[in-house]
Amino acid sequence: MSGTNRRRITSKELAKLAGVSSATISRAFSPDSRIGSATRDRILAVAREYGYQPNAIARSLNNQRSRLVALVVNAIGNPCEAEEQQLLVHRLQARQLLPILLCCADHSDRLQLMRLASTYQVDHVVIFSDMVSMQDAVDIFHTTRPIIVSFEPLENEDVSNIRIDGAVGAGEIIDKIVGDGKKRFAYLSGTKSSWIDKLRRKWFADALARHGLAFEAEAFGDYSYDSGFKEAVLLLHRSKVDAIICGNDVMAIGARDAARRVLGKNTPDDIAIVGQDGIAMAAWDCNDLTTLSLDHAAFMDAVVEVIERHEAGDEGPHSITLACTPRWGSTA
Amino acid sequence: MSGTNRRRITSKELAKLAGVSSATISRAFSPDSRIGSATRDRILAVAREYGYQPNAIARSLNNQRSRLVALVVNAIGNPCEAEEQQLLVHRLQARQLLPILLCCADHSDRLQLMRLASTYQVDHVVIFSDMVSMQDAVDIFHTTRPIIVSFEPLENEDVSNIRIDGAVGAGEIIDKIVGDGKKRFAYLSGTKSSWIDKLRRKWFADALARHGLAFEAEAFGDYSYDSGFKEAVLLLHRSKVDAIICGNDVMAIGARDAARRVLGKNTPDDIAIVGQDGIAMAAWDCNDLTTLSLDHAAFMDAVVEVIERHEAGDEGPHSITLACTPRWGSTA
DNA sequence: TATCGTTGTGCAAACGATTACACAAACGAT
DNA sequence: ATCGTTTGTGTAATCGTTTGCACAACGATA
Repeated sequence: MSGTNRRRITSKELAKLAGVSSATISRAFSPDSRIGSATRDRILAVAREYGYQPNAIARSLNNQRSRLVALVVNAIGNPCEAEEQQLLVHRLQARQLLPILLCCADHSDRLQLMRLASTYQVDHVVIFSDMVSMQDAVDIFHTTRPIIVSFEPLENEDVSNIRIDGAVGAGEIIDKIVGDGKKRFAYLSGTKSSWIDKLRRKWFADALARHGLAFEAEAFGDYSYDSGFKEAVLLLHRSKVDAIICGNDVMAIGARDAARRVLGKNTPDDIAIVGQDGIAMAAWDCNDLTTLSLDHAAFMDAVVEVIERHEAGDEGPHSITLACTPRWGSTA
Repeated sequence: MSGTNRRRITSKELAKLAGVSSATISRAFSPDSRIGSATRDRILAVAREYGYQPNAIARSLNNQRSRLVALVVNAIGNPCEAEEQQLLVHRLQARQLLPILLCCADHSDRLQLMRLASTYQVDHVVIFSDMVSMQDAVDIFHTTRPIIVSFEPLENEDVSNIRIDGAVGAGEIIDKIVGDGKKRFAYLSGTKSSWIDKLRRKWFADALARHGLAFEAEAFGDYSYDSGFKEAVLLLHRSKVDAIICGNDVMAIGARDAARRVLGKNTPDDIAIVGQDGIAMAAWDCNDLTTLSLDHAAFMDAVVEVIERHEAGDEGPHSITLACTPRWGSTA
């Protein structure tokens, strides 16, 4: 309480103040350990008085459990990821687990970053980023069993993972757009190299194939509004597509703006535009995006469920798949 | 490399393998310590072979420095914060500092959360959230000297902080809007209780006063699009304002949508709408918001500069103030 | 050759908790 | 009065590093 002293008091010092041994101090802070309730109350009172809290670093060293979780993400600045991550952080906090954030975007050295985090003996690793390879993650966190979110399935590796399946939802969306008379489709990828992006594209490509259609044009962005805008302009200048499926919602908004502003084409009559993710912004009145949407809360519930199984000692690997469903807006 | 063994190798074991003592292992990983370069090379080679990395938890315990930074934020799901936070995370990572994320939004117990983080002996604390009181932060992190971002100035506390000053910029914006003939202003707050929100309101109120005007109506939201939309509807139904200053950009977009969709009023002719923050989304073609904007990169540079001074032993308190400048869009 | 830095290494004590083990006190049952 | 069990506490080892101190080996100097 007397908050001005610079150094934190240790259990040994508190022990002296309370007239007990440091072992007893420790026991006072462990819910189920043999200790007299009078002693415990006295210790907790003295601890409060001197602002004592057990040092989590020392405890982690002894326990071999840090209660830290590494969150490997592309970026938190992009709402398409941040909304999910926020939900996960809340769930972790509720379980007294603290997230360490690793942002892989830009030109940071992803491998070095993961190696650094791994030296902190994190109890769990959740990989959102599609910019790190699963093999790298497994190698670097070889004592931790990472949980991979929506990642390439490799048969020979036993890694827990949460996958998404939008085949059905993508089919419904394509049916609707084709039914509205659109015939010439383009796919605007979020990134050139990621497996998840290829998977998402395949859902739509398969659905098109059922109508005897295929993507007539392709472009690659970087999940950002600006890239969605720019690539859509180029795309619409070089080919006469009347529907664009985008890698995420933010790019879809960029593409919609580009079509409207630069080409003078409006959704859904002149051109259909579809996003993916179903972030809150997609439902804003100014966007009202048609998008292949994910139940983010259920998604993060699944992550937490796997974490809890790992904590219980059942390291799986566990695999959970969630379906994506269309959100119908006015852009397609 | 042989990534399948579950336990991490320790310096003592590596010492045996390399035929040296564990002290020498440690020295091999400390850039400037007395060690033969032949020995170091050999150790590093063996370390690579067995996948050894020094345990950061043990090191932190010994060093009394964890290289962890607590980031106390409201939410990362809201782009108005996430963009800044992303920039800070990159800057920290570049310095081998790892951020622990604490999200205060919703109903998490903020104090308990901060206490938990403080037990990890974080080297620095950066408080973005306006939902925690400065006094609480100082009490809980009494060994760490938190850095407060845009917070209430208390004379008797020595806390480093970064402030923003938008008095001039707000003046320019008000001048323009009044010049366009608007006379009846409302302020749509981001939150009822935060000091920073009151400060921002004051910049605009003072500017209005110079024109002999004052806010005719007030409303309070929660920094979200939905609250911006809902409060704007109520506001516009109960009073005839022709300009709304909003607590952040997301709320401004909500208010703009509400005016357009529910009331049929368009910006900037029927109503002027102004945001605050200057997030990327404000410049999107579909928004093109007039907003009192902050240079986020400079802002986070300032945070890092204070952190570096603290690391150098100069605990200040340091205080840096940055000016906000208007971004002119088509909404006002 | 004796002396003096310099360099490289090992020993052992921290850092601040947790916990197996030992033991004394208290208690109930015979 | 005796024994066995339970309860509460202290002692000391442990977790995996870092680092002050001691010391041996070495080359350079006089």
